[in-house]
Amino acid sequence: MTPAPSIPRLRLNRDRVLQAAVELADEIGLEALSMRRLAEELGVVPMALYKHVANKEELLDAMVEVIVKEIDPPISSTDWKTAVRLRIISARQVLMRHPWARAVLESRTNHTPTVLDYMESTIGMFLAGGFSVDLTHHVMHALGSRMWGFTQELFNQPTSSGSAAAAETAPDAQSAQTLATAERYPNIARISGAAAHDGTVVAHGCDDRFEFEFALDLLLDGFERLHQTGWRPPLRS
Amino acid sequence: MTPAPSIPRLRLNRDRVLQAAVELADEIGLEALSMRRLAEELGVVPMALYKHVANKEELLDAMVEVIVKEIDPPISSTDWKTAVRLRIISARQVLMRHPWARAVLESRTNHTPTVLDYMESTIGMFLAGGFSVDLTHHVMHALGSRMWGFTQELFNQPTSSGSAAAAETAPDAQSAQTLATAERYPNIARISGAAAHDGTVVAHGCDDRFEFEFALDLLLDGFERLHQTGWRPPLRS
DNA sequence: GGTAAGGGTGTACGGTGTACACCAAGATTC
DNA sequence: GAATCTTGGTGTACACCGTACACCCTTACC
Repeated sequence: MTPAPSIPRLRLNRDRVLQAAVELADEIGLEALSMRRLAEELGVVPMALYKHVANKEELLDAMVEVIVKEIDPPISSTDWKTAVRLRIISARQVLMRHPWARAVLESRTNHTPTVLDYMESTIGMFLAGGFSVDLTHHVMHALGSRMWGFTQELFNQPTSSGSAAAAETAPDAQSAQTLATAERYPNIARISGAAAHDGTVVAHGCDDRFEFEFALDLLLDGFERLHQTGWRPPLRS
Repeated sequence: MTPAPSIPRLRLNRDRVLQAAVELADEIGLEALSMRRLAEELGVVPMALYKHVANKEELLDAMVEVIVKEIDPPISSTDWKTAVRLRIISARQVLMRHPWARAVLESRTNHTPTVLDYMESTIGMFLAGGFSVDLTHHVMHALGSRMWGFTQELFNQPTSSGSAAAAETAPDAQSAQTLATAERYPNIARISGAAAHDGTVVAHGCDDRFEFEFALDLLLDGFERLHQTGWRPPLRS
């Protein structure tokens, strides 16, 4: 019998590293996630991580892989439109659980296999719906990052971890933002619902989910219309 | 007469700092832009910059201000649709001259006055076109970052400065990307035009401008349709 | 039991943003 | 003209970052 493991600390492996990295990023945000911090969380010296990931870039890529796997697989029993819609809404839920993933996805230039799998199957849904290759091509571009369930927010919420820091930006910009009711930005004030008085959406403030689906459906309806009216690519010289 | 200025080096001021920062970011990219590098460019010690800029965050915000001012003002002599379209295309051209601005805009949580001005006047174009406040609200959300003329690219080009580094990512992902023609990603291969054989768009590879305007017009058409058919906000409980 | 391999450690280097004390020249005031 | 104040550039230093490299120590295997 080997000397009974005095400390129940299990050995590291790639999965444990990735798992811990995802959880840590969920907790403290992407900016605060450093190799040193992650190592500390795992009770290990920073350089130990490099036995399991090539470098931080590769770590981030692998973290994205982990969470993209959380997205529901496509449903094949319905029409393309609801299938795409449900899938993207699933992606949105995943990315809302892991807010840091947005920035990582946006900054990536190379895609990892799981990411490509996701795109591959999404494309397949349009093609299976009878879309031409050309139309599918443009449609994927039009979808853009909305494919991942996120969109640039007009007024981002300050990130949970960075709120203190955000509060100390130029008072000019700060007040302009919060006091958008001022005469300086009357349209923004109207839009942002500060002065709403009836029972409409604007009066409730902003329902992110509604906004997302509004835009998504607008695009999907547009795709459908183009498809049904037999859209053809413009001829190029 | 004061002792003739032996060195023609003019004093620093905020505008010179911002100007140099924008130019430097254009040249070397956002990741390579450091306070030290910028100071060096200005022939000055790093800490000198802090007499003109609060910190790097504020510098980035101010840089965005500079380039947002380059966007053409709205044209009032046409209908809302072409006015919005032209404006956004102008924004796109500006952001293509300053590619770093995309990442900065995406990461910002507070908006500076010039940014708010841009949003303010864009909103005003819809309202002037007769859009309801509610519809304008959703429309702005649907526009999202496309308001700035950019969209998440499906396959980002490697940045000019980072191409060497990008080449050394996991060979797995790398080959998956470049060899998307492989059997593993048949849909991606079709879409990305590797196997195109006729005279259509796909065969030409990807025309970024076309893709952008395709999506933009799809959205604008959708907005127009909603507006013309008298879209009303759904009632909430 | 010798040996090879895999995984955790310690140290060190060059980079980052920036706080703080200092100082030099120009403008202002008496 | 001298004393003062203000503005802006300097030098040093600190804490953090990613990570290269050499060194173990434990385990697995022949």
